[in-house]
Amino acid sequence: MSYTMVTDESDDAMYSSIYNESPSAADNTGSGCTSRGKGSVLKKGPWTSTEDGILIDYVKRHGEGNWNTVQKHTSLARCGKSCRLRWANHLRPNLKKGAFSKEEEQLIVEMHARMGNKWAQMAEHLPGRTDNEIKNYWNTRIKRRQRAGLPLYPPGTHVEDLHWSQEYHPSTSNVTDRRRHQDILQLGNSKASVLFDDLTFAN
DNA sequence: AAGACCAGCAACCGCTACGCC
DNA sequence: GGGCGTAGCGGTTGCTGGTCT
Repeated sequence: MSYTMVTDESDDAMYSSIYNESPSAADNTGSGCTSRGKGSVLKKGPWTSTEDGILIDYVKRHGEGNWNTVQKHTSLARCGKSCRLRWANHLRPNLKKGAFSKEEEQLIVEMHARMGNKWAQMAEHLPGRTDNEIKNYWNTRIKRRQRAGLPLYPPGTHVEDLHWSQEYHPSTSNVTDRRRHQDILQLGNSKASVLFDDLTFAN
């Protein structure tokens, strides 16, 4: 199943009415998307092709970054965060679409065994793939393997390399990260006696 | 045929790091 | 050094379409 959450303009009005009335949209404080000054209400929810076009045009003119100025320079009623995410995950050039290849899946498993949930770092090793894609893939994989009663990592994966060396920089991770990753490892190893089958990379 | 359930994905939220003043 | 604004990351939520009953 692959669908793009891009709506046409007829849907636009509908989504605007739905999302703009949400409490968080009205609130817009703290670390969330904020609408400062103009009293404008920022839109949330799926992007339309028109909005995509505006954002692409903006990046062509001004380059990436300065996401909070998008709203000032264009008619886009989107916060900087939303623009950055849309660009990074869907609009930027050289993005790979479609399912992960077997090689990519294997690489993700190996990298996760070494790094834990460092999606952005993993994405650097998978050209054309986004951290969000990898994260979604992994979460789906976890669910699938849990259901099947399979270990998280296939036998032979060097989970024991998880001593936070080389690729994994302790300085950039915190205790919570490590603890969380160890929890996941325990989850995977708890079923280590279960025979590993073709689910590994086929799914 | 229709409703329930599930899988996959896009987008949002909260937090943190970093740079600037 | 502290406050503020911005960018980036990871976790979570919610929507959509497919499958099952």
